[in-house]
Amino acid sequence: MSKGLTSRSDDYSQWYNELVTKADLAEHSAVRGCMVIKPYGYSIWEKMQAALDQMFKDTGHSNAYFPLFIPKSFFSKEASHVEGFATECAVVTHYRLKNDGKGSIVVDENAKLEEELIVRPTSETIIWNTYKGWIQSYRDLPILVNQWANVVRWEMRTRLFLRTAEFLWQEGHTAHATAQEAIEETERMLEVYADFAENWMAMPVVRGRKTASERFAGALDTYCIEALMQDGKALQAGTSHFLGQNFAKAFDVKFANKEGKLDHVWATSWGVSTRLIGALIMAHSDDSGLVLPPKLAPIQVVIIPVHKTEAELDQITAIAKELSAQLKKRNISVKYDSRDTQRPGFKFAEYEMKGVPVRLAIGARDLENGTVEIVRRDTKEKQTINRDNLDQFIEDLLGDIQSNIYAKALRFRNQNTREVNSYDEFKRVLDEQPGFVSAHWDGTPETEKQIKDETKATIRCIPLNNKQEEGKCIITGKPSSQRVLFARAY
RNA sequence: CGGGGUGUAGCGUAGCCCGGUAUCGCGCCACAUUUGGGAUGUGGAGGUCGUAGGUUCGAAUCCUGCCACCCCGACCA
Repeated sequence: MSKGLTSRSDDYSQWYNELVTKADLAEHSAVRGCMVIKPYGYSIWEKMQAALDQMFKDTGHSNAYFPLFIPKSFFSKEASHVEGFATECAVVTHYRLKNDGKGSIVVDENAKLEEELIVRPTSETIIWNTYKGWIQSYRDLPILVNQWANVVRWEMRTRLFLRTAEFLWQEGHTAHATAQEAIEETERMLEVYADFAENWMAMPVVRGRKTASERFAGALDTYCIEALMQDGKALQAGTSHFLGQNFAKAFDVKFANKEGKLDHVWATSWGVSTRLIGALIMAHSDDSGLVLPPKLAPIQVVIIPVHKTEAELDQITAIAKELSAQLKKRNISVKYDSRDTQRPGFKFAEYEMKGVPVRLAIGARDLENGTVEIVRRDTKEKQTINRDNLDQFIEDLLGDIQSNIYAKALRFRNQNTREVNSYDEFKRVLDEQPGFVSAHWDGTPETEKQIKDETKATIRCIPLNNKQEEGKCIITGKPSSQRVLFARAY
């Protein structure tokens, strides 16, 4: 691992890129826009998956798996859906290679597929094609299914975790007998995402709805959680869609209700992706490296011995083992790093880079005094404390770090959310004090587009439970009943 | 996909304009001394110069195609 990290103030995006590789989370692969998620990065994803998966199950969902490939014709069945994804699909046209006789492998033109297969950019179509066979009666509803999968979107410009051509995600796809029930599901899953973002990732989010032009292709309504990154840009962290009967109509999925009448099924879909790891990085990390919330940290506590003699190391190891056992009983993950190939200072820097929340150092002094040196990653505050009841102390400290980084992120967001009342002020705030900008808007796509074209700011969402107040659109001066949240976004 | 830039050892780089088989630092290996914030010394290993062609007696260097990454733009549930 090389020294140092570009500071956030010098070059935020370089800081991000360096951090991802230096913290050993991921690296570029040989394939354009596709990344290798390294073991340390993947273990964060596994932690996220475990927590989310439990939340999905607690809300009644089951996991299933659908194919990677989707017949091309499926995409043309829902008009706005194809429009949204057509320009970024990977297409399989052949099923065989052959030797060209000159030492190269070429596509066998004789092995052309009758119908091309699309590598899924999202699975609504293949799933609704399948649901048609599962649903006849209201007794078959609701269907509450989630899938953990990879998807491919041929993005023109990619960034590790934030936007990659292939990414990992989960996509929930539910089917309901009534619009009301589907809307409730959409809102329930948005709340699951918000809960996860805030209580696991320690990242405050705004719950809201997208404007018509920002909606998912094929949705009647798109709900989202929006987070604010440290550079003042917004990041869409999760979406939950009310799909109405669009996909049921496109795939002819009808059910008989209690009165024996046929109706199309109501649908939702919702997803979060490995982009959350990008969000996690940008929400909390500093110029020394990653800062992880304890609940998602693969290693919560690292113990580093500082010794001069083998005898000292033996004593420290005995203490570390006992302490590790105590912590493991409390479900705290511990790593004892007794490598003698690296010196303590190197290890301190390394675990800071990797965001381990709590670091203990035990040395000769501590052997003599019955103490340890304990350092918390979020504030880097260092103290020497007695080893009595250390496991309880650490458990409390991890809880404190979790709430402290949330509070810090919340403070940052509050300080960087500004109400403005004129377009001049809007533009000035965007340039000088990036963050969320709350302003009145006349509700038209034309005004929204003008603002986007002129300032690169988009309407991130119309916050749920928004305060209703009389106001005037900052562009047209037309009346508006509520403010919406603008920002430049990832 | 358009404009600009970059690609030389695991990482960061010099050399390129003006052609003669590659510089330095970190890291790596061995040994010794070290170990409470990224150790020091001595010795050593490691390179199809992104890739495929072309020009040339000779290419990291000049020319062309391709690939990847970075920045700007367009695009982006």
